[in-house]
Amino acid sequence: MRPTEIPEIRALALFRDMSDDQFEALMRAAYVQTLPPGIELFHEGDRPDFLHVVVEGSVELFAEWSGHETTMQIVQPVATIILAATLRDAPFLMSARTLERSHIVLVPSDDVRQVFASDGAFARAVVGELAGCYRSMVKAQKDLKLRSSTERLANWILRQDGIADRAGPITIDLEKRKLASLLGMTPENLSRALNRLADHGVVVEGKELQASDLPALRRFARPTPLIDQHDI
Amino acid sequence: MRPTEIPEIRALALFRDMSDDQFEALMRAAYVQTLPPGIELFHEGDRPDFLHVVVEGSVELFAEWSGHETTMQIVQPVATIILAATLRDAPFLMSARTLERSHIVLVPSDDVRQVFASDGAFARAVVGELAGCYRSMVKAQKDLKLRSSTERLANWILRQDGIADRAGPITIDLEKRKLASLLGMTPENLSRALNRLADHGVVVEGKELQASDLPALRRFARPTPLIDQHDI
DNA sequence: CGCCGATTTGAGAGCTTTCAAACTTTGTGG
DNA sequence: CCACAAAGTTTGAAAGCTCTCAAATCGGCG
Repeated sequence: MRPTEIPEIRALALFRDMSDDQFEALMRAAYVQTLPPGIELFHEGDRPDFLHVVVEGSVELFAEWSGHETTMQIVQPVATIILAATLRDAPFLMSARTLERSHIVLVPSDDVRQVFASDGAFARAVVGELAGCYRSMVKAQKDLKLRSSTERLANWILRQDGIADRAGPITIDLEKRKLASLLGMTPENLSRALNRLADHGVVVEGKELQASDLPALRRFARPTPLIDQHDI
Repeated sequence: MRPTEIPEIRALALFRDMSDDQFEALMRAAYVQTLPPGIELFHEGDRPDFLHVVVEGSVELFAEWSGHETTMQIVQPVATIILAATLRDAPFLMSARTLERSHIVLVPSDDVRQVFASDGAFARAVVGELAGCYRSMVKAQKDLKLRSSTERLANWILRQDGIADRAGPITIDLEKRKLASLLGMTPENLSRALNRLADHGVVVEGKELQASDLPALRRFARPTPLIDQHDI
């Protein structure tokens, strides 16, 4: 475990309020893996031996059924993954693979559960984290069930613009095929959906994308905090 | 608060392991509402003043956007709803309405958060509950993104059969339009999907439904524990 | 420069929704 | 208890959306 990552992890909401002793206990057996892109960290159905913390790079959570595969979430630093499975000691419902060169901290599951059982502050922090994960998943499901694919794309673009209301160009920093899968459509359909959004001022050039008429895009996308705001 | 409901609530995994004192503190200001069908308990965007526990009847969680409405979940006794929003003191992401005459226990949110902060056993139980809610939502999303509507219906039928492998008739104990919305399709499409499943041995008569050839239905539905088993 | 994979475009098929109408069920009031 | 009204369900037809397959184009890496 390199000492440089420790403060980053300590600063996570999940670990911020626990005692130094308990944090030490968690980190004692933890270690960092540096992985190239495309490496599978675990596969759905596996048992959680470690809690994974993405410190650098990015990780795709995906699921498979009957020959199909779909991207469920892209995890970016600094965040934990599969906390729910670790705590329940239940099999993973999703698989994970690196999308780029990544640093992953592995904390033995047994240690997590033990500290969880003895440190109230940690247990409460875990609740905050889990509640957030749950609510994100509810929002994603509303997005899927209530919107057409083009509407999902339009709202995704508006979310990328972030808190700032600027109309500056944004970069699609993942493969379009992954974005398509994340949004619940095929790559071909994403390409067509981007063309349809041209009517609402969206200009695409490769991975560069610009919403030149934000009000028009908003009129089409009808974003709502109850789906699109990720910090509530 | 009628004393008859208290043991039922106490028996919930969520409240089972907490101290008597803390449980008393929670129940002191709690009260029961008996409601006819179709009553809205709260609406998305509202703030959680109470943790709701469904003691009898059933409650639909649904969401709206841009004139559409979709059923997210049907909650049946005995279970809590919107625990995540209560703990985070964040606005509801879903609305709730009774589907039949129901008894709902209302526990003031402040009390829940206060006990949560001081009772470690309760905090840990909450984590177990939330992790389960999160995993249910992941399964629902996999179901939506990886399966066609007919496949979702077939797997829903298999789940209704439950643990027993009997091929006996089952009753669709909710309106078909609600079932359609829950499965992410229109009522018309549900009707057609049921007809398509006739090829796999499904016989429908009104609300009565029988899978006369379970192996055939399973071959078509391809159920997997990582989507369809709700207790892992 | 050339290869390989990703993206785009086109055509067609398949699935889902919408709209309309007929039919069934449910619940209410006479 | 029946009749009627209201709501839910089913069926049909047509339109719209999405996916699949195939081919062409674009882009990055060795």
